[in-house]
Amino acid sequence: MDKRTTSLKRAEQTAGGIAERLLAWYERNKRRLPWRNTADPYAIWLSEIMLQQTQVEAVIPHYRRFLERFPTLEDLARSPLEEVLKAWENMGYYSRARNLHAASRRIVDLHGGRLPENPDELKALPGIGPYTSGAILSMAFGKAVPAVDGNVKRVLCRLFAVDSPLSDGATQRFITALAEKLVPAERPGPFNSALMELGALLCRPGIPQCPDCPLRSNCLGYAGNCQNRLPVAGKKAKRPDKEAGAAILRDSKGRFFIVRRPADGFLGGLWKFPGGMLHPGETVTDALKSRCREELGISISVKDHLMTLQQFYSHFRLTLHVFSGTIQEGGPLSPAAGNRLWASPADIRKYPFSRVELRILDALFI
DNA sequence: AAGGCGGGGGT
DNA sequence: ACCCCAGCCTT
Repeated sequence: MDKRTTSLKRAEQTAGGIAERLLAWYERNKRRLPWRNTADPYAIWLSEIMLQQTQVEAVIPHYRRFLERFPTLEDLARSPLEEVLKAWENMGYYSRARNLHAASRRIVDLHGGRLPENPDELKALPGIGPYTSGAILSMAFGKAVPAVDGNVKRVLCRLFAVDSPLSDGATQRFITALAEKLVPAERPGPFNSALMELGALLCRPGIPQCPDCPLRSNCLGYAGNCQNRLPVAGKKAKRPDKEAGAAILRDSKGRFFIVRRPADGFLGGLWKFPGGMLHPGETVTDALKSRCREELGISISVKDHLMTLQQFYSHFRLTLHVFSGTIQEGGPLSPAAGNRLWASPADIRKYPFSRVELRILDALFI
């Protein structure tokens, strides 16, 4: 019998005891989090989308504000995307907001305004993958299915001494199979939360706090003293440096010329100041004039250097040179007026921006 | 299977 | 500097 089959059998045999001790630990040690006080599937869904690749502490204030602004799924579905993006401002991964909004409309149109309770229909909704589907099914609907996130992967790699690379698809499938063996028929939602909570509080990356762990007696990683080296990570991608320019163009009334980014690209749907990436060998001034002409059909003159900002993204590092300037010719509002406008200082913060544009506004005291 | 997709915190 | 974070989607 191969190693993984043995582990699956072991998981099946120890599942009952693991669930019992883990749930007992959870009830004594769990954090009070706002989404743990609700049974509303919409609120649970929202929390799970916000929690994707985002730390709990960062989510809490956004979650509260979002539910205040969009208390029900119907409220969300009938609101314009622009307002949803504004509520998502500074949270990153804005496709989550676009998908959440699109999914809410699909749920109203196809599912009578209620989240479907079947896995295939859930995963067919934009933004809901294997993890989020499992989380909603177990936490909102009481189904005995696993919810395997980064915490659970780490915990199970240690608990069963899985030493194959986590980046490998076969490893992920194996871990999901282990989780399926462990999830109990009773209280599957709290069990999944407990497994994640254990990963967040004790079984953390680096050096886990094994002396306090309720599952220490079951842990093959602890038994083999290899828990600190698990899970085995995959390869890391390096982040290139990129350089860009942004032009602050104001009219005689002091209004700012702003442009909406394409809906499906980087920071899609958010507004920005005109400009763009520098081509190799290009000066900032040349780049600003060229990008404005290419993308907007306007001719600008570039004046003063205002600031240079660095912004870190997941896959590159940006240096952004910000200059003032003026529009020389070309009616900026004539074509494609829906994606460009003059915004007064009083109104400009009503539009959704990404972090780097908000930093510019802060620096200009707008 | 790999890379795009934000922003922030911890060490 | 590098790691990670209640992942998903596209290619």
